[in-house]
Amino acid sequence: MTSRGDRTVPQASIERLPGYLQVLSDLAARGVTGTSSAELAGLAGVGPAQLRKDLSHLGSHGTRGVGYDVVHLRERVRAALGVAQELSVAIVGVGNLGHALANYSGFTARGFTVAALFDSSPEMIGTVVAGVVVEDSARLADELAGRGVAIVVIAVPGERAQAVCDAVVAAGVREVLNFAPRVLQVPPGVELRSVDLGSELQILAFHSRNRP
Amino acid sequence: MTSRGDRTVPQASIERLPGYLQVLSDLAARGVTGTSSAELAGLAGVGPAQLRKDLSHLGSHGTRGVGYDVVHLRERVRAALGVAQELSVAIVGVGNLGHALANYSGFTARGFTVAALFDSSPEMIGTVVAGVVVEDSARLADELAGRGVAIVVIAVPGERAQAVCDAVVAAGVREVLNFAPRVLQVPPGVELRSVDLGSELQILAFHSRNRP
DNA sequence: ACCTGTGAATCGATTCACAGCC
DNA sequence: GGCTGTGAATCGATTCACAGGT
Repeated sequence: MTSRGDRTVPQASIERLPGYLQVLSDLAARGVTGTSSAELAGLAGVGPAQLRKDLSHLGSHGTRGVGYDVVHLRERVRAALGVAQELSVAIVGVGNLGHALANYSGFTARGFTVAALFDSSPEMIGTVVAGVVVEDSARLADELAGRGVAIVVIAVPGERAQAVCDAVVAAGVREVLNFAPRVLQVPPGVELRSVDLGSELQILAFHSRNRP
Repeated sequence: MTSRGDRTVPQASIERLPGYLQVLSDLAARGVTGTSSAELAGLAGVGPAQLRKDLSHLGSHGTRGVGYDVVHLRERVRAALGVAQELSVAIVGVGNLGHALANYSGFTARGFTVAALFDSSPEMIGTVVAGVVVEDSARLADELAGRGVAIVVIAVPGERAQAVCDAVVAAGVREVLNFAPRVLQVPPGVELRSVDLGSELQILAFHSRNRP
């Protein structure tokens, strides 16, 4: 569920890069220095040809007849994903889910900084969550620009999601990750991804029902 | 990130059905009785032709020259997704995220019952979360079968995810939703979907970096 | 001898455009 | 006249298979 963005690297490849980065980091942590498309593909759960084709979009970083250098390749994938420089993220909605997301460790571990939290309920505003003071959602526009936020995560109830999304886009943010169970509309040029627990379960339910 | 399942309805279509169900429920709630592929497509953020093709996989449920009956179509999509009968879900890992998931309202609202919670930390076991007693993860195998769990949600730290997944699959569960930041391996015939916050952010970071 | 990088072939999914029906 | 349902055409992504380099 993605609005069109650039090209040169196909969208389908981009979506697999984080998985490759993960297994590369894992190999590096275990002290493995060299690997092959077959090994990487096995760990990432894809075919070797697909992995090579995906990596070829980032340039030629292996050695024919030998394989890939784990650390070098990891840096290339990291750079391609834009995770080399730190990016600031804001979370709107500090309920159950927003709270959990703010405290999510793998978050900072992967180069993202929680730069701002927003909520609209008076008893939430001003409290400190994950070391950040919760701001009033009404002040979204002012704060986002000031803190250099590149990505906004929406974790508000469905009814408010579109309004929050509109405000965020109006404030100039062009990358939005939505956890509210709604289909959101964004203008062209804004990249929207949606994660909905209910949808995921329904997709699994479909397969559960249609068994051979 | 899906292992191959059945056919007749293409995977890509299946993944859009929850979105259609959502906008249909929304229309129904607003008292709208009839609609068209153009309207539905607009609300769901896809093209009209794509929507008609997707729905055609479920059979012919519109009226030529007129459009679709909202309530009838909603029931057809619900039935196709297998959400007509209630399904039981278990959540393994009651940390920040597991906690939030257990309390997620849209959960029961969409025909899923939280039938069991598991955790391995002694101070968590025995506590009540979202009205359910947290069991010891060691007793996974016994409890899953007994409670008729169809879908398991994994919300444990990355290091433990594969072990939990193996245990769950060994217990006969064939639908797994993974929130841990790891690529998991499952045997053929098991449907695995993975949602990773870090990966989603990295994909957005890619687009952020590669702007025209 | 071996493994990468990649054009060519295949496969599947999206879009077009119109026949069929109300 | 208008909108669905669908074959045909297009587009993109995956897989094959081998040439290129170590």
